[in-house]
Amino acid sequence: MGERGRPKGASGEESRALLLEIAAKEFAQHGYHAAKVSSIVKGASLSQPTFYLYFKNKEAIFEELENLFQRRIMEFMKKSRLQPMLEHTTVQTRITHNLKELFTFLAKNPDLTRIGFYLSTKASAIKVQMVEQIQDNLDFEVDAGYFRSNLDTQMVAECLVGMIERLTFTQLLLEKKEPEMIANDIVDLLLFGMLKK
Amino acid sequence: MGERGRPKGASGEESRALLLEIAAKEFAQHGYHAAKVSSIVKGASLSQPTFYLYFKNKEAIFEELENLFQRRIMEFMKKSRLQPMLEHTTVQTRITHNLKELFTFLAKNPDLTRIGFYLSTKASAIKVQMVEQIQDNLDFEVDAGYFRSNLDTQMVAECLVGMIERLTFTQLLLEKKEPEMIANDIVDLLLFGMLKK
Amino acid sequence: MGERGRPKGASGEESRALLLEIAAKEFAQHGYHAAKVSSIVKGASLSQPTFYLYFKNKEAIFEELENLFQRRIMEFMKKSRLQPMLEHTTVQTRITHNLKELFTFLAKNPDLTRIGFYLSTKASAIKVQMVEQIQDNLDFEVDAGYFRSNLDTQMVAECLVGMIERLTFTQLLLEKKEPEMIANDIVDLLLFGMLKK
Amino acid sequence: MGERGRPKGASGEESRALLLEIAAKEFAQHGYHAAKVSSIVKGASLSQPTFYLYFKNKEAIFEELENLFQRRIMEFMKKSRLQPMLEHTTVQTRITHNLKELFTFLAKNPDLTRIGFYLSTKASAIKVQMVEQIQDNLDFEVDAGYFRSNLDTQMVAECLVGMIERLTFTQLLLEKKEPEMIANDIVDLLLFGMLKK
DNA sequence: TATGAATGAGTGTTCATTCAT
DNA sequence: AATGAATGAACACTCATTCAT
Repeated sequence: MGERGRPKGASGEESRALLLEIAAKEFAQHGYHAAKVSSIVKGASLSQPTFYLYFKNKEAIFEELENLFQRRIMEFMKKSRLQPMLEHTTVQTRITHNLKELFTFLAKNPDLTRIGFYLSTKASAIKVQMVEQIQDNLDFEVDAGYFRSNLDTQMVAECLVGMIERLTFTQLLLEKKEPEMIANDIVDLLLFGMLKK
Repeated sequence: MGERGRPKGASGEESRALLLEIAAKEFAQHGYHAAKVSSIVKGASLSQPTFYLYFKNKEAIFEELENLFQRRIMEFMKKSRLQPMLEHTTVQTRITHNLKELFTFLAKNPDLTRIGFYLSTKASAIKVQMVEQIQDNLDFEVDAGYFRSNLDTQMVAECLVGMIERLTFTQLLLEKKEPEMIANDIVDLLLFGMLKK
Repeated sequence: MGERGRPKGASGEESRALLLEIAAKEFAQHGYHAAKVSSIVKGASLSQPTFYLYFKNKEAIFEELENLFQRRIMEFMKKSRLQPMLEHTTVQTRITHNLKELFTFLAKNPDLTRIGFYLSTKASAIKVQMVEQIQDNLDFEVDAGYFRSNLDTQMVAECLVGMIERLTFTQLLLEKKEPEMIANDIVDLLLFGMLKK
Repeated sequence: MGERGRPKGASGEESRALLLEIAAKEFAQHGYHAAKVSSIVKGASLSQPTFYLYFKNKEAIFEELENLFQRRIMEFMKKSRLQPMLEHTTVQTRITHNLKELFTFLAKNPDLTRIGFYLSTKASAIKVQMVEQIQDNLDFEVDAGYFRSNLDTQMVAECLVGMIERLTFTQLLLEKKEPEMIANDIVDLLLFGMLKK
């Protein structure tokens, strides 16, 4: 007693980050309610009180993960938007490229993706934002004459998000297809449709 | 207090059906874990033991709802499949018709749909089955020369299911669009693509 | 409605007797608390309310079984007592005979025996009564000069009851030995002891 | 209210031991099913969750008590066995001594004894082990010529266990007789029998 | 004589969370 | 920075028992 000794576990930031990481896995695997604080701390080899040193409560850590995803994906969407349309690039290559980057990002954060796309109460808000971003892009491109003008761009954006969601879970996160392939497939279908020329 | 409710000796089948109905609502609203048996029986003006008269446990009633949805939607998919291609019908009208019927069915069972599409552990299995059904149809139609032959039909089916899912939750169940409109929009996009002719 | 029809299940007495019988089995098998009214009525192919037609509650049927056993065994003990010591009979044969009859009775009512010996709150009272009966007999026989006079008859009676109990459960009810054999063994040991002559 | 109880952070082992102790009392008094976890923790001035900190469930703590008794009594039986027959000791004194020790042990652990002898599912197994131990001893002593050779040692062992059981509950645990007296009485009866010399 | 339908009262168990160190 | 010990609050589930017919 009295003697201070070195702190047991590394820096506080490290513990915090570790908890976030493990929590993401737990939530992704079991959903919000079935995820247990006790499991999270066990996974991080920490005690339950320590958890509350870094997060107000279970909801708080979940929200932090939600926000993390939201921030990152929104950043991502904006970045995509700003990419200037280079001279020699076709719409097709540009969209394909953007989608590929998006899928790459999602594939790198599978747990966060599951949280942000499925579990979060904000999930719908997040997707609504995505839809809006995409619709903006499309509107611009329709104006620019790249697409037919009678296109219901919101509808297309919705559909695209639906496709992204589904393919993310059935192909991307199950590692059945690479980001690039998925992006190509989507764009091919969306641009040219199913009919014979 | 004071309000009497049904007489004690109502028909057992009625109570059971009522419980199923309320349970669907509860699960749809809060998810499996957050749904409480106590809420369900309260909603049905019954006591907890009565619940266990009709269902082995919470899991059992959930499974029953899962199965109900699965059975109905599979029935539905098969029926669609068997509809003969009438002489003067185009593929477009036929597919549109089927989608419209599907959305009509989903709109009529919003709680069940939320369960079967989102909550169920079987959700992915169900959707896999849907994808397979659709792919079958598409393969047939590609063979019949209705679509371009280089179509990755599985991919298309996946995309379609993704779109159905998303539009179901953002448009249909929120009553922003009618089944028919959604069906039209999807088919228009999928068949003709986004490009100008 | 209105029309009376024949009663569904035989005479009331029969149902009652059946319930008692099944209940004895249930109690014997699982003990008082773990025995379920629902199991008992199921075993009798009756409904739960019917149970309460014949017995006030679970405790009541148990008590009835307790009393049944107590009455029968006490009857039995008294009968043994009154048997006159016939001229040419030795104490040994008489005691052996009595024990044999007792074991025969117990073997015929295994469930009741388990209840009256183990489960009943009255079990100890019942056994105390047995001890007293036996002690009475012994006192008489010591007086008559059949046994050594420094015998602590209560102690012997206690021991005898202990032996009866144990052998009932380990030999008799498991059908490893016949009443007669057990009686012989006990008497041989008790009368002559373990030492060599 | 008002009474403070132990500080929150008592030693875990203490709490655990306390729970075991109180549980033994509860089980001994009411039997397995009627014993309530809530009573146990109340008796220990702890809360229900604390119970589950130390024991997986109600069954687990009961089993631990069963095992505790079994282990101790078996240890005891073995120890008795190994005691060498000293030169000047008669069989009688040796057996009496062993029995006295046994009763002393049982008297010191009345709750455990009730559990291990009556309540446990293992109760019969435990007693079977006792019978075997005793029979072993007897066989040895018969061989050594201490007892008459036509003795059915298993039967004697069974009888002895029955007597031990009964006298434990009616004399020892009710504090009517001391271990030594009981041991003496048993041995006197068993060795010499009831007849006059 | 009998029961389909229902429930009050409880019981074991779990979880997120906190205190004292 | 970290934790051993503890708990309030809730939840799923069961059982003996009763009402209305």
